[in-house]
Amino acid sequence: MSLSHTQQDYIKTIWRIEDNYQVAKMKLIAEEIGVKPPTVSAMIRQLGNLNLITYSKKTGACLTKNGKREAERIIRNHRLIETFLQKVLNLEESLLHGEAEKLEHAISDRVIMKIDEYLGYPSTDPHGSKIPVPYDNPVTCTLDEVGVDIDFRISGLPESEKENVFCQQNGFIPGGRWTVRQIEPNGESYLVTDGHNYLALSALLAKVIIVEVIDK
Amino acid sequence: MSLSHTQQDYIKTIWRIEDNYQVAKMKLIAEEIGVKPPTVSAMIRQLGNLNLITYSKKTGACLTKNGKREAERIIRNHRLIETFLQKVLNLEESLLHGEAEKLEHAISDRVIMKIDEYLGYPSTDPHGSKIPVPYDNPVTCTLDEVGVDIDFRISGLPESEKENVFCQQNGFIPGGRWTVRQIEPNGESYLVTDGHNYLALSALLAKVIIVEVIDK
DNA sequence: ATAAATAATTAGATTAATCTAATTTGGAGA
DNA sequence: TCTCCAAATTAGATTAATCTAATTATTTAT
Repeated sequence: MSLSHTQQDYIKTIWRIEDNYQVAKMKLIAEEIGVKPPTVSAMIRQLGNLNLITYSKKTGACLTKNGKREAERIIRNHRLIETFLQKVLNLEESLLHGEAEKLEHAISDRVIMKIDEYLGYPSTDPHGSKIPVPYDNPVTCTLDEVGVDIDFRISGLPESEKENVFCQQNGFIPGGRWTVRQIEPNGESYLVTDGHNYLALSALLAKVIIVEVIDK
Repeated sequence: MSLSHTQQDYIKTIWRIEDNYQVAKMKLIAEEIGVKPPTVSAMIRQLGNLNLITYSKKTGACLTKNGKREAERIIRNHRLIETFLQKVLNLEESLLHGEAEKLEHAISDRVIMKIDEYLGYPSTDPHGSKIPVPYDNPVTCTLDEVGVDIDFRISGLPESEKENVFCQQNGFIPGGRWTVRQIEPNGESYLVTDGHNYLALSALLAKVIIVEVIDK
């Protein structure tokens, strides 16, 4: 389940409030986000059901471990994007925050990883704020980097028509969960399975298939 | 009025169909976007009311001049983003399209302009498709670049607290429509007005205020 | 301790984008 | 021309995120 932009905004706002040593009361959240209190009430209940926050009148909203992980992912996106827009594109200061605010929700982990790499893994953003690092690295890589007996989820397939059709026909499609069963001694062929089907992929192909490694 | 992501997707899809010398019938649009025909029916009516398309059963949906401008802005965003992700970030081929699909709606004209500049104004994307150029350049620039008697809309204000408060207090806020009335001979002071209030801005300040020039 | 003020929740409505099921429209073949 | 199939539209429902108005709960100040 992935969160809506709106849900992400609430989580992020609660994180910022907590980071600021304040208590995330309904009214404060409402002001920060720019909505009315009843809207916050409803969303707080929703986020509670998703185990992203806990709520009580005294303590206000508090992020759970999951909520914190998600919040820091978004804050990380935001700060890396701001850094990138400033350092690489020379975007005017006054636009940095607003632009990052829009892009932080639309960007994928993979692109953020690339931006981080491009920037040389900065630890702070243009305003000097610390850029959070992901709790557990959400390992996105190409299939050839996945070891034997490791589960993965398919993120991206090659553009090439021929290869793409081959993958599709074998049910090897984005979103699917598979396991690397064997790697041929020369590393030139990969045997993968989803429990039902088996598929042998060349190293050439494996190098252009993007996957996300699944925690065991 | 700016279009929702959804509306942008419909406009873009119709553009692609037309570009492909096909007729944008309800059913085809529905298949392309991945929704059911009644949904398209409703959206087509909506886009017609916005003067972005015309529709008749024989010709299907046809973009108006406005619709075409908007479509090409989005296609342009898409293709510049793909180019950027590939050339600058070395993102894997298989992810290019999907990532651009998400970012194209979230990115602003200003950032696209910066990306275009960074890439050296490419004319084609990684797949060799032509990158459309904007009809009338939507001139976004800093206030010091705006001439006398030119109307503009404020896009971004400085980050600095002091300067920001000054602007706010004088009703000089993002979204507002103003005119440059005079520029002091040394170019060190700008007189601007919104019809009621007058405001004198230093060159220092004018250089960090982002505006969008309004067509006359 | 109680009234007044403030905060939170509930109830009910709205909007955008979608769906399914049913109906209508329109062209293609006999 | 008339029938039939496909395409399109209408009708009515759903979901997410929001609002206003009214109610309930909690503080705060006297």
